[in-house]
Amino acid sequence: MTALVWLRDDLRLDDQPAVRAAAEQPALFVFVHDEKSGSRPLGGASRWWLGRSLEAFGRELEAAGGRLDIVRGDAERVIVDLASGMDAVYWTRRYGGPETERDTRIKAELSDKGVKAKSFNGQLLREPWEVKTEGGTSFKVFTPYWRRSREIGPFEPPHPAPKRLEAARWPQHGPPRVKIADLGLHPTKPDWSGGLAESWSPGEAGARARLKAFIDGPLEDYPDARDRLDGQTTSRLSPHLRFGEISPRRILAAVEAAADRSAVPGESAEKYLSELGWREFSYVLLHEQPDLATRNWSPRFDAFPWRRDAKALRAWETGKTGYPVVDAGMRELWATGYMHNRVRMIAASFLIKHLMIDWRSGEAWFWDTLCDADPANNAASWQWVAGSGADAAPYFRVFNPVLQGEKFDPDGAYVRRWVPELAKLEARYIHAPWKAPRESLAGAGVTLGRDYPEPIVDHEQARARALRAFAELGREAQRKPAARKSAKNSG
DNA sequence: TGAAATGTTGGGGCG
DNA sequence: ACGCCCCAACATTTC
Repeated sequence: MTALVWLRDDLRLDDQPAVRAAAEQPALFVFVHDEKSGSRPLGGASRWWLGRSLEAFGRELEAAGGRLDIVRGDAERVIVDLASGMDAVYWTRRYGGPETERDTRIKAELSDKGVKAKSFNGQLLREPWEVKTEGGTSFKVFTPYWRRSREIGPFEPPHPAPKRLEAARWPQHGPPRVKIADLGLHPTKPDWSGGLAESWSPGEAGARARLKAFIDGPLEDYPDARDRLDGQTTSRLSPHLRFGEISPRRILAAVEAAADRSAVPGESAEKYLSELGWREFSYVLLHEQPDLATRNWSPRFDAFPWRRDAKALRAWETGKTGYPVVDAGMRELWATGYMHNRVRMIAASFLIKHLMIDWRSGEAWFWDTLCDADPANNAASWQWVAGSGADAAPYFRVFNPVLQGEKFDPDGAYVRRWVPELAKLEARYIHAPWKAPRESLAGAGVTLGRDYPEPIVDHEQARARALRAFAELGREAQRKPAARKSAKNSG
């Protein structure tokens, strides 16, 4: 009896149903690096993380008696060929468009060959299709979705890692195996990963440590502290979740346990768990619309007059917009592969509303630079900010980067850290250096336009322009309701 | 998981 | 002592 565990975004042993199914029997644990599968190619930061995560997972597997085998090539062929003569293939489900189609196809091929193929939910608290409205449709609004998901019964509890695994011999007919280093996941010329390595410990052990540190520390004051831009007030579990190094069930169980023993207030636990809820909701949207990262959820946005402005896009990407809190966020992203959630909203709003650049440009940049770039979360969140999404932010919600900075980074610590050229500026001017008197700038050693950019757009004018354009979109939609409806139904 | 404009209220300075 | 005005603080509405 031999089993094949096909690993993808589930690089852990704890609460890992596919691994668990293969325990107590000889099994192969295989990761297939397939760059031509039709799936969206991983971004640079994600590739770095994946390499590190595979290394960590290989060690964990070996310590448990297993062995991680890595193959490069067409995953469909590799898995189907490898499965010949095996009893079963196990994997954790994925939810994107190409991913779902491929997994379905492979399952059919395997069953034609008489190999049992079984997939599991290891990535979500509930499958996207499990949570439905009274009318049997999927939820389009977060709050009722999350309420229902919690009401329909307790979530599946996490299962501990199997005590002992057994590595099967690599079959004679098997494809050649490669080393992780040969996958080319680590950046070279230049190697820009230093800041990422300083910030993160990819792998299951790192994820568990992060969870514990969060529950023992910031969780208690999470509802208030989570919006603070400086310091470690959020869980930072997102990249670990993205690569399946920890399961949402494990996180939920640990957070609820902390609340049950009164280590943290129930409100704090609820607030944090609702963030897991947003992740779940994003997967519902991805399930409803597999091309969520490229197509507007609301078709009326297809007519939106996005500006093409390569120079402005570049200024945004490189953190040179002249708005300190935006630039700090973009530089944090570049340096560490991460950005504080609130700054993501501010920076995304700035690209979409102030610069009026298509949200897809921003989504693509985040996809390339975020370690936690997630097919559901990233797309759904960008559409949320743009207003093109389900349960989206209203079009007139335009973040004022100065006010947001003053509110959530009152002493400017976050800006000082990531925009060091402004480090010496007094707190009262640090979020709007163009308003600082000449002497203050001179005292801080800053000449605007030389050491730090002038704002690339004027806030008042940009806001007014965005409101006009977005309001016009609403009027267009009212003028032609029939066209909108038919477009939706045919999509 | 806004911001800005507009409206309301109430305390205190002042004639 | 009274009424008037100013304006901060808060509330509402509008984008």
